[in-house]
Amino acid sequence: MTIQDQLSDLIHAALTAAQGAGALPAFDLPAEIPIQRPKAGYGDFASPVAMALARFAKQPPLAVAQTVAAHLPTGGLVGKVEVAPPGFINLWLSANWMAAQVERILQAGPSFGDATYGQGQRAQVEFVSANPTGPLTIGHGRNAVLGDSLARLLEAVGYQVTREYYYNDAGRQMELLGESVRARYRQLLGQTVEWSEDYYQGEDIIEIARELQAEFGDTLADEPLDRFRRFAQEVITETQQAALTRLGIRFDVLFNEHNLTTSGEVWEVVKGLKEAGVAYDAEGATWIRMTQFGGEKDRVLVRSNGEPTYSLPDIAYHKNKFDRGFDLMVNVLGADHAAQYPIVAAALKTLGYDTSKLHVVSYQFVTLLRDGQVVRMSKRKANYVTLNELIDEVGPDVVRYFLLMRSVDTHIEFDLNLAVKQSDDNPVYYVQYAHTRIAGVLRQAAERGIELDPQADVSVLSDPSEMALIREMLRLEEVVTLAAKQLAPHHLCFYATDLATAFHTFYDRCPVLPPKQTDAALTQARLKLCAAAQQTLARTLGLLGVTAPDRM
RNA sequence: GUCCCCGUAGCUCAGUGGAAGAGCGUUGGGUUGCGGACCCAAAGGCCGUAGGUUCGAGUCCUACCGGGGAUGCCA
Repeated sequence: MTIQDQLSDLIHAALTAAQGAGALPAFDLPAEIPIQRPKAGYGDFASPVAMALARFAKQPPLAVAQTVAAHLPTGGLVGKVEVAPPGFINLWLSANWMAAQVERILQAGPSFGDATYGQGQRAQVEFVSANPTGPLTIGHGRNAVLGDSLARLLEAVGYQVTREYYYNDAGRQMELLGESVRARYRQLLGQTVEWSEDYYQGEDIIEIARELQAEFGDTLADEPLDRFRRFAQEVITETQQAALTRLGIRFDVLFNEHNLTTSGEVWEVVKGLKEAGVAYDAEGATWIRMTQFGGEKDRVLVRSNGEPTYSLPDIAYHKNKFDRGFDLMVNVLGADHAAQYPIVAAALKTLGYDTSKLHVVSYQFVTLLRDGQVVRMSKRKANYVTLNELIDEVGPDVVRYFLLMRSVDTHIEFDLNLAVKQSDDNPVYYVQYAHTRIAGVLRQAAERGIELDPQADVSVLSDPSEMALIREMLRLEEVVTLAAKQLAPHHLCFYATDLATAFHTFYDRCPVLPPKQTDAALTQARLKLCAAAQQTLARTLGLLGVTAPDRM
């Protein structure tokens, strides 16, 4: 049970007691009493419930709050209660209770901060889902780290999570890729080729052609297109996976769109939609009646040449997800692809699925800034910075942190000059440095022959900075729950810096080891506090997929 | 035209209907080193504008203004 739940129950009990004593008239109490984080100086927690109940109590909010405070048992969790206008009930946690939490945190280990609301349920996260037509860009990078951190968060709240990558290695784009490579290959052989504007112009295509030439010489000149396509795809897929691996990202399922056609699932969708009257044939094509779902116009599902559009397999894919029985499905999509979602949702609803289980996390673009200049990224053009190159330049931790620290709704300007900087204004190092400092203290303790005493009494902790650090650590579960429920990992980044600040302040004020610290009991208690803080920092960074180094 | 996102401190951004926040920058302090990649403090706000809902709106609704994106029988 979270602290908020416990406080909620306490206030509920106080309200019931007040009614029983006749201090408040009888009226139905809300099942859950709201508990918030007040602004600084107004306690650890606060409840505005008196304001909402004033009309039923037929008393001013402040009077209701005072009555609740009078009936609230102190001791244990709550150390102090105060009432503030216009009717807030402010609660302070007791110092003894807080100090004791250090033991609880250490005993819980790495699972401290985890929640359980997803227990026994299965979640699926689909992310990246880039086709093998070129190297991953920074946009894909944002998608990748978002999906991965979301998966980690969902695991932290109890879900069993499947990480999934959906791709299409057939179709016109892949044909173009094959043609582009073949054209480059023939150019390398000195042949004159017709170059189409549609061809991929990236340096990587020439590189692939060079590899072909190095391995096969000129023997492939008259090979069928498919040979070039397959080779290119292999190389590109390898490059893509390499970037993801460097970011610590792996997938449980690689789902090939093609399977949906061969299995006939695609045509089942068409049949189902037609039976429901939502799809119809016209002008030689098959359409979905999006106008019926508030859409601007109807959309094509099957082209007049008999080929499905992108939408149809996408619907079939999501139907497939539902049929696999997931309780929660998260789809990480760039804002440029998000317009596709209404079609999928409309179709699935028609087919009788509960689309409330499906969540789209749509993120805004990433632009790269170097020396204050925007580095453009365009897929077909040669001029772009790949995800691999970005990782080369600033390292995986900075890439992950910078792409996760902003709300998905915010357009990111990735400032390379700032990202490379190993100093004050780089928040990644600020957080990692806190972890490193703790590791340093523990290392020093060992070198000075100080043994950690498991029986050490943490109740000697009382400095305001010690309490503040414990208070921050106790927020972890709340932050994890919020980030998981909102599918918003950026909360973890803000929390990480708050936690790091709390530690740095403690470190500045409270010497741990002799000779600065001469009280052996305090040294032991503070070592425990350090260990708990280290564990909490490591867990927070772990959920972001960022390393927690012992030395920097 | 329609739809989506954004508009909060000089800059970059948090903010779960309840008592305006952080980092950077600026100004001023702190160390005879448990690694200063740190700490503390100050200054700095008609929360884009105008209405509405509510006991209470930065948060919800409507209209408008400004910026970005999406609007293919491409993926």
